[in-house]
Amino acid sequence: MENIVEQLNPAQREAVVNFEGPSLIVAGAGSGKTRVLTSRIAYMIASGVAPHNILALTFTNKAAAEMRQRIESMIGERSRWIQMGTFHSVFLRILRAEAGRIGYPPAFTIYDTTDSVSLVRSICREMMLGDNEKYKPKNVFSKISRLKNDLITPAVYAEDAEFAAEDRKRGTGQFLEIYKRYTAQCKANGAMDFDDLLLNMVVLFKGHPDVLEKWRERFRYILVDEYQDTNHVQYLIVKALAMGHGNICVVGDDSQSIYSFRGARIENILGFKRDFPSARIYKLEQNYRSTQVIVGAANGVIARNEGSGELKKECFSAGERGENIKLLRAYTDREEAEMVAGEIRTLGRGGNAHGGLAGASSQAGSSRSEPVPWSEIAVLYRVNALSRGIEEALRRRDIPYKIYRGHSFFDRKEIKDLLGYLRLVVNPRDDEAFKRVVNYPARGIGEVTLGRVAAAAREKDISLWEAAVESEDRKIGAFTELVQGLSLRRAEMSLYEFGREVAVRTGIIGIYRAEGSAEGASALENIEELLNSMAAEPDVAIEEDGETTDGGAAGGQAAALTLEDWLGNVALMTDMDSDDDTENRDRVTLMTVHSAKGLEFRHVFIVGLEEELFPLVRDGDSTEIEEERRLFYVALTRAKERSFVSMAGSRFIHGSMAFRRPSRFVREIDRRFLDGSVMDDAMHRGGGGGGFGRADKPTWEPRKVGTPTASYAARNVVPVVPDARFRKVSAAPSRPADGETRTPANSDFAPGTRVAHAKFGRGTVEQVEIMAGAASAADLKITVTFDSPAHGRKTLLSKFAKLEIL
DNA sequence: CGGACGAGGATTTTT
DNA sequence: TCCTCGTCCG
Repeated sequence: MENIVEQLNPAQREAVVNFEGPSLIVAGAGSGKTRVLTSRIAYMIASGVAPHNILALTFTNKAAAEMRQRIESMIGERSRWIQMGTFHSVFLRILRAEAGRIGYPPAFTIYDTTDSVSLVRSICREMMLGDNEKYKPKNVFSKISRLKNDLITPAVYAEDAEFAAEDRKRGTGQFLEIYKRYTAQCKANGAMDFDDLLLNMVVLFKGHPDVLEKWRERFRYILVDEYQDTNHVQYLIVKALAMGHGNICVVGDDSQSIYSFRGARIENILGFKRDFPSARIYKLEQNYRSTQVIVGAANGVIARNEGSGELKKECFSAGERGENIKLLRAYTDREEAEMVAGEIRTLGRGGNAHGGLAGASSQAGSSRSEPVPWSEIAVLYRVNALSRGIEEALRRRDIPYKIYRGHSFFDRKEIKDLLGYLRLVVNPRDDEAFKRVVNYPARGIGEVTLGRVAAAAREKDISLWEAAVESEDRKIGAFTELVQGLSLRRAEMSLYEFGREVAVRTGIIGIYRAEGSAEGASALENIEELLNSMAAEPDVAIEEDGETTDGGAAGGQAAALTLEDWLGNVALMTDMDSDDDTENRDRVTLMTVHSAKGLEFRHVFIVGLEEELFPLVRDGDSTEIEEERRLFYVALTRAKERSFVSMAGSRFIHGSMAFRRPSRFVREIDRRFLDGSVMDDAMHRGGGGGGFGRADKPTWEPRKVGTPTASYAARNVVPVVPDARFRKVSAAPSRPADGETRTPANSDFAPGTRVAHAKFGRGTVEQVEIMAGAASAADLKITVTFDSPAHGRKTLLSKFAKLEIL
């Protein structure tokens, strides 16, 4: 127990040891927040609290995994009984256990944003609102999402006359009806979207006090990370669970609240003391990460925000003074990128550190003449669009880099398609999954056929799947048989084998194998990665009781990961969770400031420090500016040794060149900490569109269309599985007699055949392929090189292009 | 199906 | 300017 606390400073120690009752830990950037959180949990357990009674909530899987690992290294195997994870994943477990109480099947599906938007789209179409731009599915859905996060259900919405008035004014009178249908459809499909995973917790607790009571008793100690990022529903759930025992510990930093756009409420952390008047507040003010310059500059900047009252803290650096922040001013965005790349080159110069050997020392405070590993350098920007210029400049100098973008691994088509089948197997009511895969791989089920199924479903008020099963259509029959066949085999094999079986038998793998392109290879690789995750160990079931089986390493481990659980995990996972394994290690990192939160680098470049870009605001709303300022604070405090800030006097924005004014944030950095000044430059004086320095001779050059971004070279791919299916098809193009094969002389097409086309004239057949998953041999893909150079080589489908054989 | 084409939009992102 | 999405067409 002593050893847990030993290494902590007094403030940290206080925050760790006093684990009874409500606590608010205000943790400045780099103040050892995770350490305190994990030590506190370890300390609790060492003091006799059962791991089983601890609930620890984070926002990202990454944070949860990191915490779990650190706790495990402190207390070992017992840590697995701690209920730890993201809000969504923990609540998912609870909702699975309680699904029946709120009218959901235990195997309910999770809709990601794409599913949700496409459901909204089909509802809009159904309501003949399809092409009305007041009802763009994306916007409608984001409104629905916002409402749910504020606990405004369709019923609540309907009661409020103001909402109706507002909608009428804006010409969105149908919104409520869409919202209603969306909610009803999700429920009918046995599906919850991301917001439902939170909202339904409130529904569950409100409607079933006994259930709430049960979980309250279970989670006698609750910890919440990044509390400043919680939204209203999350706040309510946490509060509901903590009421009574009051053992709630929230950790956060109001200065780093940067997610209001997705519903985060900084008031949650600011008002914690009001919610729990007996709360004790601990402030972690010593920064272990950065130099005095960086902490000092960041403090100065954030001080411009309206004070945060009780939570106000005074961060100080434990380290050396460090070098000043360097300001890089450029005339153009192109030049800015060059300057940044140049500085990076200088930092990382010196041959052998980057030769692929482990290389440069990474000890803090190492002599500055030593080359810095690329991985210790980051370029941060406010918007992703700024990455391009930086990328090009880095490429020109052969500096390796990697880019983080927001999109999810599970947004990839190949992944969604495979998941679609798996989802359908688990939950046949999932209409979105049905629609996604019913004709993929193509099996000739078109709009008409599908329309009939949909009509039947609507008429009898059953799911698409049920309607499909009843359908007489032969193609639909083939589809349902395929899925039923797969379902049957599910019990016979392990999850991993089953996944593979689905990938192969549906033909998805065949499609990508046949492609033979880099994209196809990467798709196969992604599929492989997905399948591999099916072999993982399951988490401890939420209802398992740690106390009864406690101690034995094998305790409660018999159960294998179920498909339902796996699908749940997968739906709640993102790209971020599965990166840095590869040899992509020693690279400069390019990312948005938002995604850099929580990370640290020795050297950080913050680019595009110009008004209307950073801060990026339309009007001058002070709450918005304050959030932007916090964002800048986050950016600055990522650096351990040195920060660089850069700006350009002119920049291409949406294709046209615009003059830029330096960001107010740069001026807010105390001059003592800044090398180079904004004020004394001609660049600043002119302002506006008028006189920008000597802008008569701009140094920018016309944009070249860059080579396609290829920061991640396609890796060599081992075929996922020898693909018998595709081979068979292509080797035996003649079709088994199924009564529908009266193709006009398909076999006449062969490489070398001379053909004529109505529009393109004459040509020679190069290649003939059967389309994967084709329902009939009529679907031939024919590549023809036309005699006329104007038309060149084209790929045609025999079904459509009326080719004449000469 | 998949390629071609035109319109419209273009923060920040997790789950 | 450039990328994404939806529609049209062979």
